[in-house]
Amino acid sequence: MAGRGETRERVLRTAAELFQRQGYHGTGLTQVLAESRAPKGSLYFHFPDGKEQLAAESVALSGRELAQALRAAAGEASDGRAGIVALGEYFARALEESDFSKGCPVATVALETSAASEPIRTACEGAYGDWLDGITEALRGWGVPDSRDVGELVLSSLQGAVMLARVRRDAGVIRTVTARLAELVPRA
Amino acid sequence: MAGRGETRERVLRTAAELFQRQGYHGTGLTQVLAESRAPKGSLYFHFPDGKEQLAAESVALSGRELAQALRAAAGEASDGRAGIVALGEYFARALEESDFSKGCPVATVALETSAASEPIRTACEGAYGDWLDGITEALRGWGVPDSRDVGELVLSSLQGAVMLARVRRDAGVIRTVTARLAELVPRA
DNA sequence: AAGTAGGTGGACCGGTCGGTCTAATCTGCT
DNA sequence: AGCAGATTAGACCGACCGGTCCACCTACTT
Repeated sequence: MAGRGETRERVLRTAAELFQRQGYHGTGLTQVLAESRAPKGSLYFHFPDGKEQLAAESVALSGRELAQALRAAAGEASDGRAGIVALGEYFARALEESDFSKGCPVATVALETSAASEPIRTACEGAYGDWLDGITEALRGWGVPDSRDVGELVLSSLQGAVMLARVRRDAGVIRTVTARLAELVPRA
Repeated sequence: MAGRGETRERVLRTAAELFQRQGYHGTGLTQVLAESRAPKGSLYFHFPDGKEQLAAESVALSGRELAQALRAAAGEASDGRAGIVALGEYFARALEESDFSKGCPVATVALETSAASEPIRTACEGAYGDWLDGITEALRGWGVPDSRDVGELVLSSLQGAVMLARVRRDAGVIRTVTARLAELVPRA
């Protein structure tokens, strides 16, 4: 038998990646199970509420991990301008390296389900809240006034640009947008 | 028999609305047919390539109509600041009036399918292209330099903000974001 | 060694999916 | 009137959907 909770973790990570690439309704449980080499019984043992719970936890997991990556990217930057560009570069690279299939790990599921499933909607809202907190914090550190409002602008622009980039199969928008955004922030 | 092409039109409009609310995979043909009171035979007569064609045409239709609405909203504005705010207000109201179920008519389908269906992806890209052209044109009219790049920023921010608003069930972000965006534009 | 949770393997279920097909029906033309 | 093409009507198809169920195996307890 595999280690404690090992199967649960494997299923969850597989699900998170598939949801990110194909969305909620586009991802079948059969596919999740096949790719994580787990039987159906295990799924419903670890996630009694089925697909909905799996999606909510996937979104929460992706949200936590991305928030961490964002904080790291922002932390390394010498000033605000470099920081914002680094944020964009993170998404741009992820997109390019995955042949434009790995965009925002939350957006697709969020749009599909936020009107239909309250648990998933709440998980998505939480993820975005974490990111906004991280960005706001970084902006404040860089001396940006009204950092919360500017944070909303940065988060929105980034989300929109990542979506546009996926549709166009060209990450150029992300770089254009972050370059413009960077001008809102004082130099070091 | 109904007028020429009347059934086709009815099916297409119903599909466009359902795709906007529920996404591609979340919308069944059965539902489209039931709500547009059309039999399956008609669907495959008017749309021989099935669901994929229906989605591509729905996106194109929504794109055309929204581009028109955007141009109208921008045209009425006295200056750039008012224009950008009006753009945001258009989406904010649509969201609020539909209990946050009618967001961007393209985004959900775009994210779900752009990696899997080239015809749909192309249709989405076209819709976004039209909007960008409209916004860029308006910005140029308002005397904004580098209007194309700023247009990309405006489009991205708006898209991201509309998505966030749906998830939060609160259109506040849209207004916050457009207020910030408006500052990028010279006063009348 | 026997008992018992914790976890796995997978057959099975009703329902719905997108799609096909053929018969019936309408409309305009001659 | 009667033909021809356009359109509708919906039964039907195999595949797959998410979900349930239970027999089974394994590791730890006593």
